[in-house]
Amino acid sequence: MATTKKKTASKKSVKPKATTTKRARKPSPATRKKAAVKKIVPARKKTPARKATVKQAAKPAVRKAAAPVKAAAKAHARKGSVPRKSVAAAPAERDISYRPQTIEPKWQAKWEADRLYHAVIDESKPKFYALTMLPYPSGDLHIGHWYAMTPSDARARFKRMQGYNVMFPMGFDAFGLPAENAAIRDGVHPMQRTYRNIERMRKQLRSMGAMFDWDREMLSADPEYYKWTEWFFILFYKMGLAYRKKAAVDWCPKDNTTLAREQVVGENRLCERCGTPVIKKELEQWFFRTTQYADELLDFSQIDWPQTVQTLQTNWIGRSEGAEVNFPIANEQFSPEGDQQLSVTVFTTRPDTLWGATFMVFSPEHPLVGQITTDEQRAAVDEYKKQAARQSDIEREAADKEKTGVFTGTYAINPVNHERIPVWIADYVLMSYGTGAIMAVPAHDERDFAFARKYALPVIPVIQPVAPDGIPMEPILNGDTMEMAYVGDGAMVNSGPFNGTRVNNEKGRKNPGISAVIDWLEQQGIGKEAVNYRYRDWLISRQRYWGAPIPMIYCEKHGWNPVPEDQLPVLLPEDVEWKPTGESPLKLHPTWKNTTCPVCGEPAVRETDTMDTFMCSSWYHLRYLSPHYDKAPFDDKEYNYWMPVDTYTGGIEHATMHLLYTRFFHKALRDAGLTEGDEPMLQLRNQGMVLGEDHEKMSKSRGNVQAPDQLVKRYGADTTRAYLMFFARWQMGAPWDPLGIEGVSRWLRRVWILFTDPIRPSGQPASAEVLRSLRRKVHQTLKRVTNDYEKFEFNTIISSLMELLNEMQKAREAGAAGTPEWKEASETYLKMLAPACPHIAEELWTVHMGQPYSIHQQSWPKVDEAAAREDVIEIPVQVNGKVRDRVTVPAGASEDEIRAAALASETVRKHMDGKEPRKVIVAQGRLVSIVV
RNA sequence: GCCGAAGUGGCGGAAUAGGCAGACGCGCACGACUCAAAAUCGUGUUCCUUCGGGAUUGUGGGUUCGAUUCCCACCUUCGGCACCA
Repeated sequence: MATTKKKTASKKSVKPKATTTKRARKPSPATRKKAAVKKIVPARKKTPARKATVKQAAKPAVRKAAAPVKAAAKAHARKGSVPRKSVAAAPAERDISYRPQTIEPKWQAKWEADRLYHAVIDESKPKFYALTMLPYPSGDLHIGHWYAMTPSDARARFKRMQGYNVMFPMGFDAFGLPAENAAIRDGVHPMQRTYRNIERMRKQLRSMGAMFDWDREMLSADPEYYKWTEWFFILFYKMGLAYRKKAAVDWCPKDNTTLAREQVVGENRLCERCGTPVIKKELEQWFFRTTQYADELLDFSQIDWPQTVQTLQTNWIGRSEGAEVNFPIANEQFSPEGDQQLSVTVFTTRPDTLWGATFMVFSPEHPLVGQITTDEQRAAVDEYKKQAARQSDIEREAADKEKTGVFTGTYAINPVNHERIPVWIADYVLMSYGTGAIMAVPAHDERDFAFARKYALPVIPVIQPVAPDGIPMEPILNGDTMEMAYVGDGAMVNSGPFNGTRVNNEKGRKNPGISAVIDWLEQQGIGKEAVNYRYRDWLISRQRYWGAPIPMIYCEKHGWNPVPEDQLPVLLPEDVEWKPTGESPLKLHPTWKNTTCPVCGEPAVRETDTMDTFMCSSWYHLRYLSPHYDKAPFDDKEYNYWMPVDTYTGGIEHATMHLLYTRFFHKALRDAGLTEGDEPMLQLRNQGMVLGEDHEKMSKSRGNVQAPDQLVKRYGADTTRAYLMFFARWQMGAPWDPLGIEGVSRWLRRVWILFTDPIRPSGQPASAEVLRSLRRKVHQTLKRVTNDYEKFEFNTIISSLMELLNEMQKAREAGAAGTPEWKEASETYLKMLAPACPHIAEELWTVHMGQPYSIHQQSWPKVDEAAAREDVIEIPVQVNGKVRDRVTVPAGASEDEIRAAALASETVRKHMDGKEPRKVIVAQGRLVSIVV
């Protein structure tokens, strides 16, 4: 099926191209005749040149030839009369056709010259900070950027017309892996490439005609910016939020380098560069204590964020309540000298099942594994550790994966019943979750059960399902014969002092059974109540060049200390070797890392790792406030006016990473006294993804990328913007449809014609009914469009405007032109169009309607509810659930009147088959349902 | 595998709070205009039909007078899974 679609699409996509190569033709008298007949147009004023000029837009050669007379043509068009000159000049002179390629750059330049979109503090107006996620400077603006940004721009413009002082900034998230990879590939310095790409993308961004406030542009790779990123690192370090810890990275043993997840390819997990099997390597790295804010991050009560993002973040943080329990190691040879016995702590959400813990499982990376493994088992354990290091956490966690593991030779003591239980290692236990070791209760945990059965370990049921009266229910669980773990509720058995205690399905203290066990563990000194998070501390360190340096210095005597503030920023050296040599380019630099200890002044070395780019993007919204401010990361004056962000738009793919990091960042800064309030962004909305025509993610390698530049060239920015708003539900995204844009293009051409065709006296004046229904449609549309802008329903904004255009054309044919109602309709139409299609709206408003510049400074029209109201409504009538007829009643009809009208219907009676209605339901103003 | 989202004509999609399924647009067909084509305009367009009607919102159940909408199970696709940004 996909193949068929692909074929159809590629075949069809050739078609429109072919048309553009056709020659423009001379106007024919017949065109004029036809127009005159259809539209009651005086022949004199009709311009038969339209068909020729439309095509010229897509044909540079012709357009060029026509250029010298363009200005003259426009002047004529404005006067509304078209004098005849030579035949050759006719097409250009009579040119009233829609030419986005001419008007769009013109208005972009004027808006910029007037600094129309520069937002400054204005206490007399309510502020609105509209933010859209900043792009990574990959080199070309992608259709996905347009898809994310232009509807966000339209909404920012809408807010501005509503009277808000709107700031809508733009910048670049300029550090990152792609530039460094490219440098390794072709030797171009990442900085050079990045700045070149930014230059190019700025131009492309300008072609959108968005209200970006370029005076506020920020660039994360600029020292002016990353000085403060470094400053924040030091701040967090001083707050005790930054610490060093060993953590595993994916490592290519041949290239001697850390690999990103995307650089590890295939099921065999090979290095994308050299094909070597990737291993895990432990490195000492910097972390932020994001988990310190875990509970607060679970609170969304102050923000209007999509429920799905809240759920994703909640699950990502993965708070679970339970207990920590200490298991002593039984083999005395492993206990340290003195009276303290070696023990290991596990976290469990089911302390009530402790009596059923028949073995323990350690993560292969658990630091105690080396120490407790017996000599006989050492070879097997080491081999298993190697194999586990080859897998990703995702593979290891997969519940359907065949369980594997190795006995360490050692036993632990179950602290509640003093049984000796074997200690195993297995890859399904992750070092990054909990304490990296678990107690295994095979009778009541599916994974433990699978493991126990595979390795013939004992299974002891300790929870027995019982009826509400406490009588045990079938089956009576038997550890030898059970076929699966029992994870339901019941009563504790085989559990010493707790036999008979009921446990339900609640977790933590909410479960009386579990709560009682926790109390008992605490009394006995065996364990304590504990909360565990799936969420991990944020690993900041990257063994890369193209990132913000971590401003820390290591001294033999004084350990790690921050670079003194007056020495910031720690600049990235430009003369580095970034070929893969096995070391971070900064480490390899001959002099860069050498410095002096801020404490003793003796020689010391700099941290050569750089920061995760999420660090840069966690606070960029603050830098937009005052991008060149040099006394602090941002100017308080600006902060106090603009923050928090009112609307943040971007992709859902950022739900658990960027959007959590930035919330963490804000809360940490709040605790440092730098920011106010608990949240940085009040409202969040996510757009979907534009896929390729083949329904696959767009990528250069698949060759399914849609270049917005070409669309702008061919259709103009307004058409591209409107099409992106129209072609899919914004939150959802959709595969790209190259033909659909023709419909939007046609619509804007018809809009253009409606406003630029001279108004002609019609045969007869419009009836009162025509004018009333025009107003009704205008205000109904305004109501809907206003509502849709609020709610990010962009596709229906465009379709509503299309509908209104159709109505206006009919009204004009019925003689509405020249009336006050027509004027109101026209002005309202352009104002509603302005946020979506800013250029055409400005041109028609300023030039053709002669209204004051700029339409983007007009206020949003008000809905006249009375005008929008319908006089009569049509109500469907169902008989036994099927629509059989429709009755027309006055808009304010009572329930009784509607029921009477429905029962009076001939057709309805026929379908009632002579029977009496058993029930008649009248849904007010909507429907009548008759049951017989 | 886990977490999240989505499945509606040939296609993209519409359907304020459970109440007319298919707005708007693409495509297609026919017609007008044209020597012709393009453009433009007009008409039609979910499927089946014995022309009475019947079926239809991924599949199968359920709740309801009434389900695209709510509930349960399943299937498929997409996003994320901590070093892509």
